[in-house]
Amino acid sequence: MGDPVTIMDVAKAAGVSPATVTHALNGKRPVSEMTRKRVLAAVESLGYVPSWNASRMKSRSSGIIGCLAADITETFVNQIVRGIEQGLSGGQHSLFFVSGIEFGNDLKKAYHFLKSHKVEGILFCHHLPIWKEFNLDTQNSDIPIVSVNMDTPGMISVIPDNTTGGYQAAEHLYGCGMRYPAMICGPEDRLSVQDRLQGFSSRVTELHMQMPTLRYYGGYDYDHGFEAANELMRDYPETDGIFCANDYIAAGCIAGLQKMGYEVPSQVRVVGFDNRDFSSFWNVPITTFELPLQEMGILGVSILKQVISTGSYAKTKHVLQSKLIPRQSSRG
Amino acid sequence: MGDPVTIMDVAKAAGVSPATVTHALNGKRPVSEMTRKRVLAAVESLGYVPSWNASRMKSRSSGIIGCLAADITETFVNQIVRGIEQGLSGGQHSLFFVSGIEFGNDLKKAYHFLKSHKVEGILFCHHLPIWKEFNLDTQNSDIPIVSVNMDTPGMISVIPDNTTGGYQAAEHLYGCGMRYPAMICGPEDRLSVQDRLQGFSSRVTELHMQMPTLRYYGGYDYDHGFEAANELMRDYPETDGIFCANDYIAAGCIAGLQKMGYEVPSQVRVVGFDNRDFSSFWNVPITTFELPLQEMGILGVSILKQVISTGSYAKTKHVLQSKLIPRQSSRG
DNA sequence: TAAAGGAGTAAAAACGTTTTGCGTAAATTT
DNA sequence: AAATTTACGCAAAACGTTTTTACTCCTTTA
Repeated sequence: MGDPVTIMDVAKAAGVSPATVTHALNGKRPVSEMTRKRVLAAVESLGYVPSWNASRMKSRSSGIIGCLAADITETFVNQIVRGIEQGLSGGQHSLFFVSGIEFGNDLKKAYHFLKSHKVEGILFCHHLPIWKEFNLDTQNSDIPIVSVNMDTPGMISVIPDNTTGGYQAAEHLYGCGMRYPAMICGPEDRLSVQDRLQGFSSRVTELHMQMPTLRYYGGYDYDHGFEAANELMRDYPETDGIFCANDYIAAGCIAGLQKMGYEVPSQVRVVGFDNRDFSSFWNVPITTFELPLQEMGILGVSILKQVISTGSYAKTKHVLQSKLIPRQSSRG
Repeated sequence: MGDPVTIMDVAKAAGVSPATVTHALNGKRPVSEMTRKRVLAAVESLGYVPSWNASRMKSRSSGIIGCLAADITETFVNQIVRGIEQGLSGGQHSLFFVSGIEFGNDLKKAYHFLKSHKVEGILFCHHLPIWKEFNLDTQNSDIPIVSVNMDTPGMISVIPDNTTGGYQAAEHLYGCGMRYPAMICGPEDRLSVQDRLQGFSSRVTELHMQMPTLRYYGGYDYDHGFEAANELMRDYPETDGIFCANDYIAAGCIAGLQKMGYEVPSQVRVVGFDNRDFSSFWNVPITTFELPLQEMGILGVSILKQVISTGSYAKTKHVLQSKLIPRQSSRG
């Protein structure tokens, strides 16, 4: 309602010049204690808050870091964002967050939006290569970009080690005495699925085990796990250890096995991925892997800050380990 | 790296004045087709993006709406934010999002931050009355505020109808033939819990049923549901319908009942709240209520926009109904 | 005691846009 | 053919800060 209070109003009220108000507030030049007090009193009583726009006109740095993210309701996104907030807290930068970026077109708009706000760096947080659709030459982008969660060529990337997760899953099942492993995959086009599969099958081979050639691709959901478990046990009844691409699939898989009369874990052991909330209290608590999502956010910020301040950063791929959380579904 | 491209650079490259560049881009004044093309070409080749700060110096309106939210990893927060994004998409406003606001102190900092950015309105998205801690006189705030999710005195509020949810839960259980209802509550200090309880017990009374005086307050989690179910059935073995304050509790409750030898739903029916992802595929799929979270976000935006443009908005409390989702846990 | 330095402040320039005022040429009307 | 409008474009002012320059006192220092 009321017209915005400017530095001039404060100056007038305190009986000083605008320059003195700035100096009193920012401390770039000495100001006498008496004057400072008068200025602060005026600021308080008028409710003056400096205009960000005006103040950022001068200094080249905006103090803003942008974040371009996929659907915020996705756990992986909001966990990473949480980490980003943590990494930023206490520092000088504030976050400009744009989510719901699902197409290259959204991305282009959002990128220009951030650029118009003079962000000093961008955190890209996605699970799809939409950056490709948007033909921005990221190499020549004058804004440093760090991709969190996805290995994006040409960008510094912070990614979870899905491969080693799969590797460890095989290792774990083998250690439990299982010799006939199988995997129920999720969507074939997801890189995370491919990595988990690759790690799993490579360790399976190393340990001289055999697994079905069928990958049981499908949704990342309960129903797929349920149905795939049925098919799998029908075709490969000797199977004694199943690695599922995520916990939804694992939950469905366990339910499917139980429905068929198998007992988990005594007859078949199941391992999931992602450590969803229900996994800990599922009717057979699910052995799973926890992704270092928050840590990825924190690290992303730290790297980005470094790039911003030094102008370059050598290592372009940072891999964080996921953590095995053993629960009853694979207990010996 | 490279120095920022300004409107002057574009003007020079296109051989026109800066004013013409603006007009070509914003269309406030007619520009000849030929000139426009030359300008756009220059913009493209130089990668010019207008400085938001500079352009917002003139026009009083920033075009930004702020959102102050609790922990973004909370489902209710990210769902509402998703709704807000939807409500904003296609419009003229962009979103400035600050989450992780957990104390009055955070709030004060964030509020000033938004104010310095000249946001035109604020969406407050929380489940705790932290606004009280922060002694801002919201009545006199020159920035319009809409509180989404919580009934905040002195603010326009958009809230889910937890009371009617509870009411309908009692109705539903009664309709299934149940006559000895009980409720397992969550944290006593949550307004949502109190509302759900109040609605439930008022309908219980209206229908001349009786319920235990004990409220079984506790965590919003599985373990609490499990343990409370045990206590409840021990003390009130005639109980045939249990309303749980949320789905985590309901899941634990069902598991507890099964462990004790009760069958769900044939012996005891269970109703939860919040429609968590696992509820649909829990070993007995859980009857629950879906909160209109996204709708709340959308409505919040729409109201805020209205307040911004008209300067006032009469109705200060908007209640959106939650929706009963009947599943097997209460099937007759 | 004169020169040098420092503290405190004001005035003015600058940041990169948009808006306003004005001028010119072309198109339309009378 | 004269008068009026319209299309187009430039120059300059304005937005609200911060930064730079400069000036005045008041201390030090030699």
